[in-house]
Amino acid sequence: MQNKNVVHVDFQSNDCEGDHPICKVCEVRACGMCSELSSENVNELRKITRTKEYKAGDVIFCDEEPTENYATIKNGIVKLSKILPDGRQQTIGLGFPPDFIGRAFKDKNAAFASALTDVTVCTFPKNLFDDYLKATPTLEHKLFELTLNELDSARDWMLMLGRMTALEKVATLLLSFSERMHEARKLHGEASDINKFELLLTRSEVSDFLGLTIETVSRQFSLLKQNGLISIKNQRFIEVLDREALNELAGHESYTD
Amino acid sequence: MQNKNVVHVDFQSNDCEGDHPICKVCEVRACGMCSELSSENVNELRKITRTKEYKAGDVIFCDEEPTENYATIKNGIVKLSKILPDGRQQTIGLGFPPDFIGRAFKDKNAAFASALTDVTVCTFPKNLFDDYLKATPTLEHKLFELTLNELDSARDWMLMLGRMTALEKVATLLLSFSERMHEARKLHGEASDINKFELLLTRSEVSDFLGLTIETVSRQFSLLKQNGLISIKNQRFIEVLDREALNELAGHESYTD
DNA sequence: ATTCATTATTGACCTACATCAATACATGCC
DNA sequence: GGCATGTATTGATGTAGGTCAATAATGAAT
Repeated sequence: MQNKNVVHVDFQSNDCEGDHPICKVCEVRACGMCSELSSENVNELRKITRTKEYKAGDVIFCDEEPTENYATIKNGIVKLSKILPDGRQQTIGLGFPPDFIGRAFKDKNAAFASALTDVTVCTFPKNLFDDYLKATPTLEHKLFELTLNELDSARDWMLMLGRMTALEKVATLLLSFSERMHEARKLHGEASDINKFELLLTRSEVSDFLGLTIETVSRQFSLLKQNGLISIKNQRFIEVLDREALNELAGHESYTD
Repeated sequence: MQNKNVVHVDFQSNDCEGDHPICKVCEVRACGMCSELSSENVNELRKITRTKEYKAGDVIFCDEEPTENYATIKNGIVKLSKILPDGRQQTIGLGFPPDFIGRAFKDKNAAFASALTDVTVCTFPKNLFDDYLKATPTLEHKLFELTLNELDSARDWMLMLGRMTALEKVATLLLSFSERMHEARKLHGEASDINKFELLLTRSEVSDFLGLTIETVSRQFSLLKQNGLISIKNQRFIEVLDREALNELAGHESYTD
């Protein structure tokens, strides 16, 4: 609980001109946990940072194992999941840039993390980062806000898992995923149509997310196609044709009544 | 994002002798969000605090409405839930002393909160508390840790909601509830047997938590009784007769193999 | 004790989703 | 191209849990 005597620099704008070369070109410098840090703080943090890359499918860390590193996602998508002793699996969240992954202030990981696509992350050794975090209120505040967002979304998924039908679940996932993909592309300065995206999850991964089987997921996709709400090319490239109808399925009140 | 010029007092032990009379006798002074605060800080915070009482069943705040107050639970149990437009309901968490309720740094509530039992809370006006929080890193750190625990438990419930059978869900709830009741009684200095507790939730409230119907919940209770894992008096007073077996049902590996 | 209101249990039946199995599609390799 | 491998779709059937309905506890009011 003791504070270290670290000087905290207040600042108005986030001028990144003085950043370490790697941070200067970082995609998530302006929106992730570093966004509230001055160049001075970023460079201090940079001393304990290592950039790591993972191939799609790679395990990033395992549930219940000692926490070695935290990470922020620079690029790609990370899947977080939990698993029952008999193998039943539940995805508990997806990490997009600039999300933070890892359980702060705890010696064991709280989930299984794997790379859904090729992934680039900035990693921080747990002990050093915990200390730096406690000593740097602006950073801790930012991370707190990111965590609050994750809690909100975990609770939204609880409502979905507990009370929605298979069709509603699939509609909810498609909308959520399309939004996050849209955000991710904008972050990279790419042109983006929110209604067109590549579903990077296999049917099996979708079913692990929604608490369903692959067959049920597949049937709901077919239903949505038949009713003209979506179209699918090559099983992964999705276009939302009627977002309003999908929204209503997902449990949002219609705006037209 | 601007910091206020507030002096932060570092301290070694939490001597509460200088506390405001109300805080001095507060049940959660030593374990809740105030636990890391000096008397000086507590008294400063006390200036914006109001104690409020709710009767069982009372609404504390509604989802999606503007956040007026945050609160810490001093006594009693709070139910947090979400509701779909058509009325389907999902409980997303239970708040026991010394939990914090309310969504920090956001202008709308993220859930519906109601009193499960008679409840006593300390409330804080949102705007003043947000400022005080940002200006007081020890407090923000503590609240961050409480939030991380809530995120962990939300994710555990996701696994339960998505992948467990009705029987496993009921076993999981009973174990979790018995532990939290045990903690709550110890907090009040009462003698406590972890295996005996009053289930303060109706069957309907249990079903809203587990994503089931009341009939299914009732059938699982009957099953557990028939198999000698629990006994129930007056529908609410539960005794766990075989905790090991219940644990195994809840998906924890047996320790005896 | 009797009544009433609320909540819980139990049974009979139904349905949404799971399971099992066959077929179709995609993608990569030779 | 043809073949192999993984993934997705579709169909037939099974079942866990939902729905509907009757009955039984419980507790409060008189």
